[in-house]
Amino acid sequence: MIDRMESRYDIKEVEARIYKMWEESGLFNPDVCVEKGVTKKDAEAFSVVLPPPNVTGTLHLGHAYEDTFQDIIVRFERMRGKKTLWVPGTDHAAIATQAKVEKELQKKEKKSRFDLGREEFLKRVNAFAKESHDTIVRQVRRMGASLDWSREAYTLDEKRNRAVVAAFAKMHELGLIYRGNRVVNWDPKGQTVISDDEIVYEERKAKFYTFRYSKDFPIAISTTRLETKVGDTAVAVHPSDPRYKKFVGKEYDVDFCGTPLHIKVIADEAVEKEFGTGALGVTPAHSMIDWEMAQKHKLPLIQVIDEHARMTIAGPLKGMKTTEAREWVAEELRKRGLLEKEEEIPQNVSTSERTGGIIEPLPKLQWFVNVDSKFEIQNSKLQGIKSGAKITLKELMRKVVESGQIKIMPERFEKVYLHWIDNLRDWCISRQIWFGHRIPVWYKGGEIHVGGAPQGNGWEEDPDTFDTWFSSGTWTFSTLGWPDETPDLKAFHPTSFMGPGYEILFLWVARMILMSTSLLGDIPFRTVALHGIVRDSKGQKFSKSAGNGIDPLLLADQYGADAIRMALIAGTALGNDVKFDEQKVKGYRNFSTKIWNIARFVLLNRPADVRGSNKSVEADPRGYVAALQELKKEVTAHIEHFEFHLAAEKLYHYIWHTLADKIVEEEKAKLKDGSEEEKAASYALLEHLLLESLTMLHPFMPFVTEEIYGIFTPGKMLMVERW
RNA sequence: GCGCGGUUAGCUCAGUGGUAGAGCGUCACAUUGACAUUGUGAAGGCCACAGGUUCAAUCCCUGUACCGCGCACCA
Repeated sequence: MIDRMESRYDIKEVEARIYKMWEESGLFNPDVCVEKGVTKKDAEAFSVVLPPPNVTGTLHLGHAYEDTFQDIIVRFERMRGKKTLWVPGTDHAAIATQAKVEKELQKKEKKSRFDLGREEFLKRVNAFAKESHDTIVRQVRRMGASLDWSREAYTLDEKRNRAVVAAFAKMHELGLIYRGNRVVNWDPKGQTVISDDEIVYEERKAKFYTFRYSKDFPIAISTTRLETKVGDTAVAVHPSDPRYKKFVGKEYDVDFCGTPLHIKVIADEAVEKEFGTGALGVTPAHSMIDWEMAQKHKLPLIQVIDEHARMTIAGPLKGMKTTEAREWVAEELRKRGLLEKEEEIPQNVSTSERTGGIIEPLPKLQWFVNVDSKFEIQNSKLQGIKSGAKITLKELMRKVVESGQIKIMPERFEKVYLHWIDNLRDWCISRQIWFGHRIPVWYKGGEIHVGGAPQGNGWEEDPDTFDTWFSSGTWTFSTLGWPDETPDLKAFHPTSFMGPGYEILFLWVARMILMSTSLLGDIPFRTVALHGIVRDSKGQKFSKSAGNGIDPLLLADQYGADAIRMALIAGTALGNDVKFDEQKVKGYRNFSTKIWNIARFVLLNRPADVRGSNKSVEADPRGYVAALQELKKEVTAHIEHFEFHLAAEKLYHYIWHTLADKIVEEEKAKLKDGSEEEKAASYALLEHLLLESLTMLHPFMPFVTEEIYGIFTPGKMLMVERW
């Protein structure tokens, strides 16, 4: 029996020791819990897969928040006796990681990845990823996350590669994946294609030119991208526009600044009458919209820009950068008296989320996921969708949310999600970067082999890699053993809960739904609770360039992981951003100290003989025990509804202002001057209230609660005590 | 253009159909043997604005303003 507590709560020492104890106990692993009799064999499963942090080397409070957010529900359910699994892992984050290493390489050695070559470059990236991984995993542990490390996964490891290959092959077989030559988002800086969702729009000022191709061309058009106009094959007008009706269907041969063009005038609903001159020069090879229009009207396509954003058209423009070419064309039009107007307009420029490169739409042969064609769903476990039913991916993704099989919280994000589906185009999944899963396709002459490496000679492997979100889309089931029918997959999929940030609703959450429903015929998770972004005290996003980064590890050493957890959770409603304030962390550090001292006081008054003294608890003359039970009901309900902030605040308030300020103060007199019997009764009551409070607080502040609980009840572990 | 949030004490934010809450900060007093202090108490808000529904609205509905965000457009 421990009968003494240090006067100071040594946060750093305790938190390190406690986490080690938890980990060594093996009880983060549900199988061990069952083995040791902590969890019943037939207990209900509760499973969560950690949104894998990118191995890009940066740690921030966002991770700390996300870890805490999940750990609360995981610890809560574990204490409720469920067979609870939380799977850890990291994300290779293909383009993000590669871009980071390329940047360093350029800065330090003035070399590009092409200077190093594929093999050597990948060595560097993998080394960097390994280092980042180790740092990240250390941080996740430091925050107290009760993850089953024996099941740790990496989106680029052997097992996940099997899943990715199987996923691709299966989707290909189902007709959901095709290879096509389409206009895609080309990032000249990263030298790769990216998907629509990896684009970030930046508002800039741009010159808006109004001009004619030539003197005798009847319609003036407007554009910000003059240089692309050498690739025009049509002019589009609105079908009901009286100004241009008479020209529709006519074709013209013009000399546009030395380039001969054959222009057809077409009518299309997509044209806005009020914008510019109401007529639009159609450049099928270098605009997504124009390309779609060209498909519809069967227009030819002329590529005039290459992968380095340089002009390829014969003549004086050849080899010029697009920006130079724009100037050149403008000057030429001025000379010829064809430039009718120049104005400044605000324009949204598409840039690559990861490299910052300005996107150049280009026609390229790429792999796509078809979201609009019907396919035959297999092994459906989805409500209202039978196996063999014909359905599109869009419909699938929509249905599982609309029917409530997947609950998105807060609810407002359901609308955002559905709106995204409405605007969704086919998903381009091939990338020209080197870091990532290789596309499992081989070519020989006209033959194509999909899946594992083919037999025989002469096959050439596709050089491209996958969009990182294709592999992380399999995360809920690839971490549980898919494509094999493993016991884990059977026991823990669909997962119960997923807790990512709202900023990856489309990029990741939607893709998990897409892949799980189409490949497994099942939902990936029952509830997805989206949390907000952690910002600095001024509301700025944390970023390297802003120099406002805070290292959670340093903060944890100073105030404790418990305090950080509370500071992030308390006062933060689900889905709202957090403004991070160190003062708040300090406040919850004081709360740790307060709890420590309540415990210390109670312990100091422990009678020599504690037997038979809990009559005071049963009698409960002042209703303190009942009131605590009432609080427990409320806290339980709050956690069940993901109102962690309310639960945390109520517990804080109770422990400090009721237990400490009121009840402990009341008992002081009895403990000092009462009879032996009164002293024992008083102690029993306080101990009961304290331990019960610790139990409830444990999911929020696991370290200090575990430490104190262990002092009062040696040999027991609060983490697996019953809620 | 379409859509989604927000607007509550000096600051950061909770919250509810019945005339408002927390933390921090401020002020006063007390306290140095559970407490890196802590305790007791106080000041401080026409809950953005205008209509409506209701016996009753900060909370529901409509509109306005400002702030933030997403999507689309961006020729």
